[in-house]
Amino acid sequence: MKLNERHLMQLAAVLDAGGVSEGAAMLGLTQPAVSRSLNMLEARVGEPLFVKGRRPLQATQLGFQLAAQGRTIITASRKASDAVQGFMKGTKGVVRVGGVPFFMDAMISRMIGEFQNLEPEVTVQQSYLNLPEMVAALEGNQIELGIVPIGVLDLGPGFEFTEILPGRNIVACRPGHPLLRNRRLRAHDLTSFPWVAPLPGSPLMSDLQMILMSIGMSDLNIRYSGGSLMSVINYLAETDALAVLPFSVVFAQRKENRVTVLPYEIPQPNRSLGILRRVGGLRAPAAERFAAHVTTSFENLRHIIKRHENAVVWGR
Amino acid sequence: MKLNERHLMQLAAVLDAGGVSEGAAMLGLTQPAVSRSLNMLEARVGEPLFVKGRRPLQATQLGFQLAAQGRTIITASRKASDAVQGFMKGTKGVVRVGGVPFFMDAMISRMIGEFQNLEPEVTVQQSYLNLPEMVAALEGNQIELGIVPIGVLDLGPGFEFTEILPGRNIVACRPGHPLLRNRRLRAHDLTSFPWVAPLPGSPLMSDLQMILMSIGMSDLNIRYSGGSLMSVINYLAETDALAVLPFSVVFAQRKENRVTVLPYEIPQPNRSLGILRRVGGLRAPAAERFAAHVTTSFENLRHIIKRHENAVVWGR
DNA sequence: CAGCTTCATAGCAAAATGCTATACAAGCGG
DNA sequence: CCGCTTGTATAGCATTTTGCTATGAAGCTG
Repeated sequence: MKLNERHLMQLAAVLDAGGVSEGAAMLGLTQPAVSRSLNMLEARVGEPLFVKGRRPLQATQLGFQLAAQGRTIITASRKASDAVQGFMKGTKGVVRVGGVPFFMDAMISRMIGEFQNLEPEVTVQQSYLNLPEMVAALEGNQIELGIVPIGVLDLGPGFEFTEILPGRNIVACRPGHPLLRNRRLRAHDLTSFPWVAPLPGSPLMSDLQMILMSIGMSDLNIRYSGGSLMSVINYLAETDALAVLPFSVVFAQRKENRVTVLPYEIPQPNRSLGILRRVGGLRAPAAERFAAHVTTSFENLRHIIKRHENAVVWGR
Repeated sequence: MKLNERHLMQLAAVLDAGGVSEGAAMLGLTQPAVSRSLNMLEARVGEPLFVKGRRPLQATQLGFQLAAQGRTIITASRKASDAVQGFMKGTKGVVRVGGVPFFMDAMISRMIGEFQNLEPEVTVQQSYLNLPEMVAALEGNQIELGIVPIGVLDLGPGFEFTEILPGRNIVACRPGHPLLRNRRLRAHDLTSFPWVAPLPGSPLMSDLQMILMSIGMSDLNIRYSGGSLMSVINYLAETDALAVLPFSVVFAQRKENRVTVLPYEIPQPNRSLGILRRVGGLRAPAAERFAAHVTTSFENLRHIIKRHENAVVWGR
């Protein structure tokens, strides 16, 4: 007994509107069209849906039950339309963002919160990815956006990279670290403390190698590795260990005053943090909106950093 | 942006089945039909619903969202079909029963419970009505069944009355009542105790008038009136008051041992308790089932009463 | 009971839906 | 890397459904 969904909707409209004519008007149809639909539905069901010969149009119990289903169909249909409209305006839907762990934890997660204060109906699905997986995820349409530091020539065809922050690493330590008392640091000062190694596969890992070479030491004393940003900061705060971190990540934590910048010049990577996405990919207005939000947020952040550096002697 | 509900359902089926051909099969359609539907939906939406050129058919985020709505439409449609089937078999739906208060409280409410142990998907809406309102309610299709005591010629055309129990009233009192010690009761014994009057408008009220006349007294000492069955029984149990009650109602309470029958012959009304319904009315299989259940329950009750009367000296 | 409102029916045009046959494209194995 | 398999899109056609306007029929109301 397969019923016509359109008929169920019309039945619901008629019962809700209190009459065939009104129900038809509610649906933007004419009264005869709806009248016939009701007849066809009744014929298919084989039971009366209305009490005959009653002017204030009275439905039977079965009529009410079918109308209830019709109502849910109507609302489902409306929700579908809303989803489309919301998608096109970028005010509804799902945005899947992949990103390198430290930046996601330090900055992007906050920005997701800010963004959703503006667009509460956009869902964000975050995942932790480094560059190779991110490219694969973008190509496989698993994510719309990637937050990743990337070298100038690393991006292949079909990808678009929007720079949001120049790459700049620093050596981080706890605020009361002994080395902060030194007037002028030398390379061997750094090697005399334990180091935190970033997550394997992360860009910071290769940066650490580079620093190693610039210091001229073949290996550092690495006693902790693999932690997320919160783990690393907690660890740094408790020990005299050092870590290579993006400056912006440390900056974002300045209010907590648990880590600071050790004034020692290290070689900078030729990379920029940015948003990676496919150019030929599907339109995803909500993702574009989110990307725009992230971009302007970082724009503001750059100004704040500049003001901060002009105002206080920080990390130098 | 009005979307075609049928298309949404087909989208859902395709995503659930994992392919156009499988989805089409699931809906009992051919692959080209569904393929075209998807194209039409996509054209209407104006956004891709599938990632092009992927063999394990991958939907876009928007595609998933629309499919979700399609799924709810499918389930609503299925529920509607189930409602029809259940209605025809009498295993689903709503049965609205009106009845005189004391019988509903004493007997029918229990039977509703028994019935729903067999048919858990049938909802019963009970209402308290006396004969005039009941006829109106049946005519206005507010109820399917009426439980009412009725005289032989009271029913008009278009109504069907199924007798379930002959009317038989008794005088009820508490088990320890002083009158129960009397070997042979006389009319003036009865008038020396206070009486409970039934709900105004109920058949029992006219029965009480009849008894009044037979006793030859113009008025009884009525000190309590208007209570439901539970109120009346509670009142009788606490006092030496007397009340006119249907025998079956008192019998149904025999286990509680709070009221009993005073062995005094009173004039019997020319009425029977039965089920009243319209003959020309709509088919309502669930109501028919319920009526059948009530009928057989009373059938059993009659036998129980007979056995009881043969076994014990009860109220005489 | 006359008039008003509302629903049902008739007839027709247009759109949608379904089918079969066939072309096309993405994976996959040799 | 080429052909094969599998699954999807397109074409063409018949049928059904849907919508409309015009008009008849039936309840309610004063």
